[in-house]
Amino acid sequence: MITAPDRTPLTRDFFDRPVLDVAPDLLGRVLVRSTPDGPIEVRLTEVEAYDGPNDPGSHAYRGRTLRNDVMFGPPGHVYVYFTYGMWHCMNLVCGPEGKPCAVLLRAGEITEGAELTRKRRISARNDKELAKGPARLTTALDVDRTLDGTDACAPEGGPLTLLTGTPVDPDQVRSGPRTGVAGDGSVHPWRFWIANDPTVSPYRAHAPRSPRT
DNA sequence: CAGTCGATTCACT
DNA sequence: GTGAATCGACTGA
Repeated sequence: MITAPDRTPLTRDFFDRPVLDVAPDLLGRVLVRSTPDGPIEVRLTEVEAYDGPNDPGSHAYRGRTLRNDVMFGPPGHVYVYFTYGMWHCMNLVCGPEGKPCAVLLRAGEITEGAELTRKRRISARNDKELAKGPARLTTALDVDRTLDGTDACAPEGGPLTLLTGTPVDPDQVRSGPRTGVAGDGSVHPWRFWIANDPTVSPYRAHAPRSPRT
């Protein structure tokens, strides 16, 4: 017996908790992205926690800047950043206002609007790859810096809404080192994913760029 | 103000 | 498995 996902938006209080509590609790939740062409929905299968001021891997480790400003604001809002000269990644701000914690959305299963995402994800060889990776997820959902600061607790119909969805049984949650994080940041097992889910991205250690000539 | 590099992805061998 | 793509933000002088 399959229960339909709960379409109630998550509340501010959901995000106003320690980031390591929120991160695994986000698995199985459904993010709705409203676009002019129609809604796109993704069921989250992989996330990573970034623990603000205490975390060398976090963008907020060295304090507040123009880029990471949203992380210092109220929970439940979206922090979007641009990286590698061509990609965007999106986070959900957690914890009390002023404490810059966030959860990176790393991968998910497109459950609605797949035909819309395929136009942007040309290189995807199958639907499992549509949102298999943090920049693939934002590409599929057409998310960029213009959505930085968007409230994900807003009612469905706005640009972004995070629905209650179907929470994952704790037995099905796995954790391990974060992907692509340099130095001391990689020691923490703060990456969380759903066991055996085919849309979870492969682990990769941090790789320094090759020297330019 | 110039140098460095990234919470990545893709094409190619 | 390896290397290129590509540019804005951050760092340190």
